[in-house]
Amino acid sequence: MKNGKATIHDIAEKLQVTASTVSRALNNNPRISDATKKKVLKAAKELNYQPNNIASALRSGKSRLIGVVVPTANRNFFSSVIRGIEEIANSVNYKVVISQSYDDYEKEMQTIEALLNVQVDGIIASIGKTTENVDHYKKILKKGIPLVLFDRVTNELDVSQVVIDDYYGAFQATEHLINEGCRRIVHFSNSQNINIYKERKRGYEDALLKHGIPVDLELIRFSKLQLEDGRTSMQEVIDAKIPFDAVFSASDYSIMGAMQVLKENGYKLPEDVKLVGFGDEPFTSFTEPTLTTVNQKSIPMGNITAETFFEILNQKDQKNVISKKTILKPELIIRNSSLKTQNHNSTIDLIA
Amino acid sequence: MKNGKATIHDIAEKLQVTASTVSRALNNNPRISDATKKKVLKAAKELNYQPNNIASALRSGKSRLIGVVVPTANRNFFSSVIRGIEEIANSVNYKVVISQSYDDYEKEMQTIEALLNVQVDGIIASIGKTTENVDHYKKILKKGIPLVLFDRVTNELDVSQVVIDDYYGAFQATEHLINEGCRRIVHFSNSQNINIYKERKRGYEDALLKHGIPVDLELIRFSKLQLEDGRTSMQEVIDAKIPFDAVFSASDYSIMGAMQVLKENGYKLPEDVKLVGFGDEPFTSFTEPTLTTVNQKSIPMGNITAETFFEILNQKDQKNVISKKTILKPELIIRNSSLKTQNHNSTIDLIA
DNA sequence: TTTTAATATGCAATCGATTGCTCAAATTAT
DNA sequence: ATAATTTGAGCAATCGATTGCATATTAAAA
Repeated sequence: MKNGKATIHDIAEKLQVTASTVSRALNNNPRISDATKKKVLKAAKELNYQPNNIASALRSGKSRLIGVVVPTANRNFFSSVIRGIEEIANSVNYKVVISQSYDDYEKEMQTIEALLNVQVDGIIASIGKTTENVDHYKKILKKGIPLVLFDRVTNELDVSQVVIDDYYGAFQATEHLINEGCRRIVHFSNSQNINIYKERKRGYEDALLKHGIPVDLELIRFSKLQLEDGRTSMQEVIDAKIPFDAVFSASDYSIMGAMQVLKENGYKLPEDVKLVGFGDEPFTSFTEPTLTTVNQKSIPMGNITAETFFEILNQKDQKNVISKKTILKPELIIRNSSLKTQNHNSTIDLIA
Repeated sequence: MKNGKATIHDIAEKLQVTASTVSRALNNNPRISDATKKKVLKAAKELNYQPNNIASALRSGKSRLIGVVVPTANRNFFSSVIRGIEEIANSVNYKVVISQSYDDYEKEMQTIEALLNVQVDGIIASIGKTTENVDHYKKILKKGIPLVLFDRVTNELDVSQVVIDDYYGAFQATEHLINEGCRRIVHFSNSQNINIYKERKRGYEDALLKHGIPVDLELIRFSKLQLEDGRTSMQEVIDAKIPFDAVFSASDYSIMGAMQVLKENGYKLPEDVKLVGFGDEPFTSFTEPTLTTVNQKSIPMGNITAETFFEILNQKDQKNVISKKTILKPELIIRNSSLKTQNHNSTIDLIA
C-alpha cells in the first residue's frame, strides 16, 4: 500500500483472504457470503480504497467512458444534449468524454481517433457540417464499437440515430407564419447535403404548397447560416427588391442577422416582416421583438440517445444489433417576432 | 491477434523479437537500433497496430487524460477556455475530459471523485458559485495530483491559478462610463465570497473614488446575476426612485435583464441610461443597442492554464511545486450601449 | 451413513505495455 | 591481442483487477 493507495490486495491481506474474494465481494458476486462482503466493505472503507478503473478496464475491456463528439459544446442545443446524455450515463456509473470537432472534417477524424485511443466503450456523435465522407465512422463500427448518432446524422451508416422531426418543425413554423397572414416567406437554408437543412426546407415548401402558395426559388437563400450570413442574405433580398413579408430561417443565428439588417433598413418588426428562427437559443428571448423559434428538445434528445446507446452496449452480439431511428417532435415557441398582434408581456416568455 | 486488435506481442512475433524490444522501439528508446525501430514501425503499420492506452496507463501510471471541471460548458467564456486548453493538451497528445458542475456543490464533488476514478493525470478547474468548502480540492492535492484553477479561484488553496484582472476590467469599464458623463452608476454584483465579484466591485468603487464620486451603497445590487435577477434589480432601483444614469453589471446576463426592464419602462438607451456588461458573450453584439462589455481573454486563458498545468505535471517532485498566479488583462469592448454619441455602423462590431 | 449438491473461497492466468536487470555481441582502448 | 566499454536486445516482474477452474466445507438428499 505504498503511495497511500490501497488495492484489493491490501484489503485481502488485512482480512486474510485472497484478492479474488475481495474483488468478488466488491462486485457483489453471489458466490461470496454476506458476512465476507460486509467485512470487505468495511475494510475497504477503512483503508479508503478507491478502485483502479484502469486496471479494471484493462482486464474487463470496459473503460466506462463514452466519447461524445459534437461540433461545439458552446451551443445551447449541443450542451443541453450533452447534459441529457450525462444524466443517463452518470446514473449507470459511466463518464462522458466530450470532444469538439469545431465542424472541421480533419479535427473530427482526429478526435475520433483520439477517443478510440483512450479506449472509450462507445461513441455518440453529431456529424460536422463539413463532413461528407464518413469512413472514419465506419471504422468505429468495424471495430465493433457501439455508435449512436444524433441530430446531424447520415444515411450512409447503418446505425441507431436520434433526431428531431425537422420537417415537422419547419412545417409548423411556416404554417404559423402563413396563419399570421404571410405569403412571401423567405427561407434561409444551408447545404442540402446536410440532412437537417434539407428536411427543414422540405417542411417549409410543403407548408406553402398545402396553403396553395407557390414555392419561389428567389426566396430561398443558402449560406452557412451564421449571423453574418443572415445579414448578407437579407441584404441581398432587400437589394434585389424581391417582395417578402416574413423570414423563416433554419438557424437562430442567421435570423438574428436578418433582424439587424431589417431594422437598419427601417423595417418595423413584426408589422412589416415577421420572423421565425430554429433552435431556441437562449438569446432568442432577449431580442426585440422576442423571437419565435423552434425548440429542439435537446435534453430529452440526450436522454434518449444515451438510452439507445446503452441498449446497444448491453447487447451480447454487436453484429446483430438492429439500428433504430428515434424521431422527436420539436416544439414551436411562439414569441413576438411572428405575431400579427404583439404580446407585450414579454415576462411570460422569460419564465416559460 | 484475436479480435483484429494487434498488440506489441503480435509485432514481436512477426519480427521474431521480444515485446520489450517492440515497446522500446515504439517509444523511440535510444537503446534500440535504428534498423530495428524502422522494422517495428513498418510492422506496426502493416498490422494496423493501435496502442492500448489502458494497458500503458496501468503500467506507467499515466492516463494522458486531464479532467477539466467547469460550471457549464454552455457559456462562451468556459467553452473558449476549454478550447484553449485543448489546443495545448492535444499538441502533447493529451485528451481532455470535460465535466460540468452546473454550479452545484454536490455535483462538483461527485464529478471530481469521478474524474479521479478514471485516473486523470491532473485536474483543471473553475470553482462553482455555490462552493464554499474546498476540501474536495484539497483531496486532489493530497493525492499528489496536479491541480490548476482558472477564473473562479480561491485563496484557500495553495495552487497555481490563472485569472483575469477583474479589478482592472471593472475599473476600466466604470471609468469609461464616467468619461461618458455618468455619475450615478448602478452596479450589479454577486456574493462577495466569490473572488471575481469582489474584485469587480472593488474596481468599480475605486474608479468612482478616483474621479471624486462617492460610492452610494444604494446603487449596488447583489444577486445571482442571471437575466431574471437583472430584471428584478433594475426594477427595484427604478421603483425606489433612486436616481441613476448608468449600469455596470458584473455579468452580461443581468445587464441584459436590465436592458429589457429599462426599455419596458420607457428609458431611451443609451441616451437616458448607459450600460456596460462583463463577459463578452456573443449575444452582446446582437442587442439593441449593442452592448459594451469586458472581454475575458478566454482562449489565451485556456492556453496559459494548460501550459501551467503541464509545467507542474512535468515536475519530478510534486510536493515542491511552486504555485504561481498568472493574471491576464481583460479588454473593454466598447459598443453602443455606453456611448454619448452613438456609433451607427454596427457592422464594425460584428466583424471585429 | 454415504452420496449429491450447494456454498464459499482460493489459485493462477490474464489483460497489454513498461522497465530494471542481465547478458551477448560489437566496438574501442590499451 | 586482451581488457574495457558501448550497444542492442531479451527475461521476467509488474501495474491492479477480473475470472475460469479447482477445492474445501457444509448442508441436504438418499
